[in-house]
Amino acid sequence: MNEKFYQLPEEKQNRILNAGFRVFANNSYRKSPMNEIAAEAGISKSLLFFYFKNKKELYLFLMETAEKLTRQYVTRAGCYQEKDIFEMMYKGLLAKTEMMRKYPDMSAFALKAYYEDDEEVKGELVKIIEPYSKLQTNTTLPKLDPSLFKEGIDLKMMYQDIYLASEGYLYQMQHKGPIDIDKVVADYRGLIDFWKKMYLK
Amino acid sequence: MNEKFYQLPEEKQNRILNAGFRVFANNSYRKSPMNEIAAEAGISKSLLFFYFKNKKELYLFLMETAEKLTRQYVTRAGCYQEKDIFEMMYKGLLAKTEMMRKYPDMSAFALKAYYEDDEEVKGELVKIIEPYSKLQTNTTLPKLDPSLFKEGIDLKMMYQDIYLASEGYLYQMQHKGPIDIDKVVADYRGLIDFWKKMYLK
DNA sequence: ATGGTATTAACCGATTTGGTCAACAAATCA
DNA sequence: TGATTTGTTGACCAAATCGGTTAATACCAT
Repeated sequence: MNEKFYQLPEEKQNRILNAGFRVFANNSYRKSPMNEIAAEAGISKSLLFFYFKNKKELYLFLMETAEKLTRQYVTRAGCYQEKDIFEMMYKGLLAKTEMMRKYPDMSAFALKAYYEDDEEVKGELVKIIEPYSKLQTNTTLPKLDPSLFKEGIDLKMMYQDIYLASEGYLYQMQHKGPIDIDKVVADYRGLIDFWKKMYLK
Repeated sequence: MNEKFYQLPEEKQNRILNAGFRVFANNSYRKSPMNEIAAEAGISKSLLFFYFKNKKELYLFLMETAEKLTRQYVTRAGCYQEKDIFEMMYKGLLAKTEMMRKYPDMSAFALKAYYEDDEEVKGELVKIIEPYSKLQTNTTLPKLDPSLFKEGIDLKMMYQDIYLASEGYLYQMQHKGPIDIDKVVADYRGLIDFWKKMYLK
């Protein structure tokens, strides 16, 4: 399965991946035309059907790829080994920005896929998404050592604060047009340092 | 213009508005079918064409309505008279949640419209959007009296913190399925109080 | 019944869709 | 060089979808 696609040079693979991510991220499954994806990737529709036998297979393949790549980036970032919660958040955002550099619409695609309910793909989609959604564990409050933080601080609130602000950052990056990623990361680093000064002992 | 629509009972008007917001929020202008909007509103396509002479007019009408309603909610919330920045943010979010209660997809629609570039509507769209985008002034740092805050605090960073977290809140509300709005507001209130304790003198 | 009004089903031509296939181009090999 | 495989495409098709129209309904007060 998909041998023909994997034999392509990496640059061409990525062009096709990103074209698929983009079109499926902007439209529902049913309203994402194959010819649009092909045009975006700079190839003909026929060739796209040569690599993937039909639309459904391409879509599910993209979802599998998104899941694999995300897992890869997250583990490589090593944010789960990190003890310092602030550095953990920083590494997490760093991983996501690196991902967005190479696959700009992948996370938007994954989010849209999460709510896709077209009968043609729904069944097989959930099987792929299930492990994917477990990667976003940041919602649950990690164990924190109170002795490290300022006296009397509400750790749950503090975590909610930094978690939400990080979400807001990513949201801005995705929806507020093309921006200088390096500047965004630097800004976020500033925010991290601000938090450390305010919240740590 | 649109006399026929305004003569409808309010409940039916809102059903049509929300159907339009929803479909245009989930698809691009060109890929938002009139029959889908009609079905969502519980009326026939013919009737929709009876109220609005064509798709373009409906779309622009929705954008105008979104602009009017947003301005209405924002001013009525009175967040610009508020001196306390934390209470100002709170009132702002309160206004937006009230809006989402009545028009669940309106802000998503407005955001999508902001990036719509279809030639058929682009020209007239920008004229409506321009005043709309000025409503979101929260991005610029307001003047803050340093004597009110804890010593040595970086006010710019603090504002970025609370602004981003608020964005994150709204992001979650829009994308994380149907949720208990009252609970979300209560959570946010808790966060506001946390900030006041941490940042204010 | 009558007249007016709100509402729709049925329809139309144009466009788009997923998918196929024969032909063309380019590299590979003899 | 010519033959053969491999990569790639334009042209095509049947089916579905689209925006929009219209003639016929259902409804309702007189």
